[in-house]
Amino acid sequence: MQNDCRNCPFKTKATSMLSECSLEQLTSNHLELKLKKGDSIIKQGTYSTNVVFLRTGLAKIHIAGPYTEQIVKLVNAPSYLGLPTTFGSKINQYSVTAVSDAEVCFIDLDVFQNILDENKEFNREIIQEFCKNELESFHRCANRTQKLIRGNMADALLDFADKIFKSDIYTLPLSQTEFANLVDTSRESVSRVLAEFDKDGIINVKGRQIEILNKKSLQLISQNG
Amino acid sequence: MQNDCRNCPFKTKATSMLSECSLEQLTSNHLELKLKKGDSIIKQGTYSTNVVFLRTGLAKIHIAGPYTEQIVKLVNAPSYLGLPTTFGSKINQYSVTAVSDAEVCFIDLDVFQNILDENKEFNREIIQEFCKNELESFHRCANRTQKLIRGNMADALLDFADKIFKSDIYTLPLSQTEFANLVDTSRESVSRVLAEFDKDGIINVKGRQIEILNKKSLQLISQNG
DNA sequence: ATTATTTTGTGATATGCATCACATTGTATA
DNA sequence: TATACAATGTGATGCATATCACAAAATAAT
Repeated sequence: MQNDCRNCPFKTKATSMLSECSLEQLTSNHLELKLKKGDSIIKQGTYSTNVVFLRTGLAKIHIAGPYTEQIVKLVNAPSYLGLPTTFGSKINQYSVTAVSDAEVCFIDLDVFQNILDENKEFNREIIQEFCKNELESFHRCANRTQKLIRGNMADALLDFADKIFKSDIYTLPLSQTEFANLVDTSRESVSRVLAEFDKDGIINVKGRQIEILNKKSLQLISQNG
Repeated sequence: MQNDCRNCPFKTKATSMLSECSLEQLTSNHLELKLKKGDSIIKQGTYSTNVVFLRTGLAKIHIAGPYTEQIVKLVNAPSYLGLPTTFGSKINQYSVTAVSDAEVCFIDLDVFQNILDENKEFNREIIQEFCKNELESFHRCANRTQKLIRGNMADALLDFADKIFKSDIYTLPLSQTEFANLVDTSRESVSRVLAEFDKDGIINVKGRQIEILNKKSLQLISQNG
């Protein structure tokens, strides 16, 4: 399935800056796939020379920790996946899995590198992206360790609303076990805190449906641990 | 103090790939400074349009957490500092402080951007660096949260030996309070675990002097939490 | 040298949260 | 529709480690 990248409605800011020539190159050198929730996109430990463009959907980046698999972060479309692992080594250093149904494009690393070389603006945008990610990881580092569970959960709930779903009503794309893993807690604590927030009227929980009722409170909890 | 970058003995792999032209540009557009231990290099919250090249010495990246200042990571020369914060926003999003005496070069962002644009190899190396950092942050994320204090301390001690000082005997460049902050613990725990490792003959502690006596043990502790 | 200040050592106590154990509900599968 | 399996709710218990409270060194300042 070789759609024309020039007409792709899911271009990132970076991609929209590509030259006609590079877009053509991209068009003829990418493999487009439709994935279902739970499908693996990148698998830690396997060989790969592809960068992945997440056209639509939501994915989780996870990595084998000393004991258990740890979810590092969620990424939503449109976004490039696997740059760190593909540029760094040919063996994938982490896994990426679709958390919702998703569409992805596999792009050969050499093609991607070439496009990076030939498009200054694109290159700049990608570097910007790296910078943003590094900053984010710094903040996560400081927050995760200093805050108590309630604070981190509040954070995560706000992130879902503001960054992922852009709505205060959404369906959690993760089981409580996964959620716990993402915010560095136990499954039981997630259940308890969710119930607590619900009881306090801060959110409304119906199964995996979350509605944020009192954002101010949530932000306060996020700030004060 | 405008040394000629062409003859700089502290070039990174990336910098050694610059064109004559770019090296000249760098030479005439950088400010070189000698810093003492404790001196601030980048200050969170202040305005800045400079990238910093750490020529010699050791620096800590730290960031204001919800409660206390958190050390995110240590960086040793030669290395570029402040890319994420300078590219991302004009206001610094974190601080960098010299942990030992150090030499740094301040490079104007526009000059740096221009050099990135004009030197493919340099650009690639910088991107590689970003990738490495992101991977590292993923691993840190998984390790820090899953391991117990002994494991994280073992990790840190090994890192000092292998990555920073390249020797199994070294002087801790941080107070126990700072060390604690780096490995997400309390000062008291650092003191206790250090004493414990010493008692078990794994390391030898004399003030801030550390000698690793049994690396195998340390690695085992690092692995098994 | 003497005082002041920071850094470190070490016990006792408090606490947040993981873990365990099991009930309950929800959701696939036959 | 019944059955199996996964996901969730919830109390009781234990544990790692933070916090508190000082004492003792070590460093810096006078």
